[in-house]
Amino acid sequence: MRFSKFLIYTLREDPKDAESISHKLMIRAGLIYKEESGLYGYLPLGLRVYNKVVSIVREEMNKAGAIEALPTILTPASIWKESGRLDVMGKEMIRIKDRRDGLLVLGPTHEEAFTDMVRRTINSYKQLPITLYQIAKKFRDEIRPRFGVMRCREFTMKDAYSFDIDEKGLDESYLKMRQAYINVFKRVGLNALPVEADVGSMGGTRSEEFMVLSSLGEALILYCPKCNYYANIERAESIIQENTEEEEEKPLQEVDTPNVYTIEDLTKFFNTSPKKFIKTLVYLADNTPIVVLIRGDLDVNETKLKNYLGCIELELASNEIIEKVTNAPLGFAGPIGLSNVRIIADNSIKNIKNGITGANKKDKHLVGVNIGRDFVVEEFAEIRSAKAGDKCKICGETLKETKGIEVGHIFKLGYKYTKSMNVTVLDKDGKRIHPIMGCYGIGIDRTIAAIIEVNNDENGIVWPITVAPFEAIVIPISTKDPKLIDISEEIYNSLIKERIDIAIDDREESVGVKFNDADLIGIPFKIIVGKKLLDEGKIEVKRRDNGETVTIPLPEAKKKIIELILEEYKKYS
RNA sequence: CGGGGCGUAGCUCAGAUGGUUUAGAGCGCAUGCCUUGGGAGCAUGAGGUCCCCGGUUCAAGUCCGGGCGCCCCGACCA
Repeated sequence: MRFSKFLIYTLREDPKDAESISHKLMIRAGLIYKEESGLYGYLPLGLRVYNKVVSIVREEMNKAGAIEALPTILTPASIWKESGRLDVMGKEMIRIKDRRDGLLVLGPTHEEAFTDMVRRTINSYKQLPITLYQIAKKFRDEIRPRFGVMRCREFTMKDAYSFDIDEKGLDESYLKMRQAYINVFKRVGLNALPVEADVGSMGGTRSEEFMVLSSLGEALILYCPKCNYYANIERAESIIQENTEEEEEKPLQEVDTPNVYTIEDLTKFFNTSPKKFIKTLVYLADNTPIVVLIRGDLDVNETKLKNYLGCIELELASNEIIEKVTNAPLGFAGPIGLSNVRIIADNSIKNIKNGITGANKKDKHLVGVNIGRDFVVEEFAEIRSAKAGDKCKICGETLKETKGIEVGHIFKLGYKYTKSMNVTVLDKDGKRIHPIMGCYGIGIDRTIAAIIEVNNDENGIVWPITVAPFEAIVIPISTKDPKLIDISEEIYNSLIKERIDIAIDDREESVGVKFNDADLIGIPFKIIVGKKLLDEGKIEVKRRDNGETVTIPLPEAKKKIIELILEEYKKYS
């Protein structure tokens, strides 16, 4: 590609409305432009990267035996009604009325669409297992789009859906996809770790997110440095120190605690450990108040609680509702004497002896509280957040935390969609069975942003060669010297013939501009044709990643450049 | 939806207490000359509904009211 004929739009300064490194660099290098908040278009240069990522994903999907299809992006509301997600997905889903007042949905994800495709075309167990996929646009009206292409309202996703006749089949399909994902991320130069994740509104039994560790990540991850347990905080489990003290049960007693109600203040006031407290929280689960009990030093994991309750909306109750439920202002709630409300206790309070809790009266707490004797808990559940410093549930090592960018997500979905949408095939015995599903997504745009986020320096992007917009660029030092131009053109043309993805910067610009643009854009190799070296019959190749330079005699140039490029590819295979 | 910041040329920004009538700079863009080993130099030129609407005033980019948009933090989110 000739730069003089291409669309190169580079900026010297950071755009003012970009904060993250990848966002700034994508704009500055002229990969994308912003149409509106959360809506980005790809410029020709960015599209080259995009297409390379897409190709790699497609190759690995095909290699894993998945079959590409293309359902409609505009989907009828009816299929969402069938699955029950028309309401669950809420405002995130972009809805459109057509001229006949029919409701259509711009697909935010495609479980329903693919399930419908399979329902229309697959009737026999002999056609299973099958994994279908597409690489297409998704639409989500995000509350807050951010970091450029990282979280936006229109984006490209590769989404795949597996259909199997039984769970064993699903396990195999899942593992195949999992391996394909590992391959994809390796090839695009990302170190993406599979991390145990919550299944969220997708439903299902097992799920893993592929996370690129980065401070920009929106997900908090707990991990064990010893046994490599990685889990999203929403899902992570851990071992905490239990209350083991053997104590005689003391009598229940009310204590004045004027204006003391945070756990921190209470700990000081009573001069004891936060582990002695039974924290009482009031939540609204789909608008019904519930009470949650948890040990004073721990936090409720709202994802776990939501999953346990099976509710759609969960939020902390307002002060008015707390007062209504507990008859006491915020900070003095306790389990004793509560009636007409569902109480769920985290397992952490089981062994608290002579605990302390609110008295459901202003400025009063109760001490000597004992479960069973003073109040009864009917529901115990594991709804506590694991946190850094807890012990690993597998090996006992201390857990640490880090942040990650979610670039892929794989789920064992189960029967949620095939049952709700009534998909059946006949099995060997002529009996109708529901296939079992898995689903698997890779965010293409987010993958690109993540690659930049971890591969950049003060001069710009440093692409892995597998996804770079060009593998190499020829830069003639002068735009006037006919000899330099001729040699540059010759090298350029000869490499095109060898199917190298090469560019030539034939713009009327100073070399400084060309070097800086090539660096900003992140092209792995610069082939520099300069006067002095050319007089000795040599050219120069400079690496983008570490700046190393090799000089090559002209007759060997083509062969040597191809070698360098092929060698580079090996790092990502 | 709460908190904070911002909105002037394609980009990044300057324009105090309203007042040189033609609103500026750097970069970019166009033309010419000159130059080419890390964002060169000189000259000339094009380019603006100062986010929008309303108000105050003899006079508003500047003050007041309302709205819209963008970014960040939080809440939220396959």
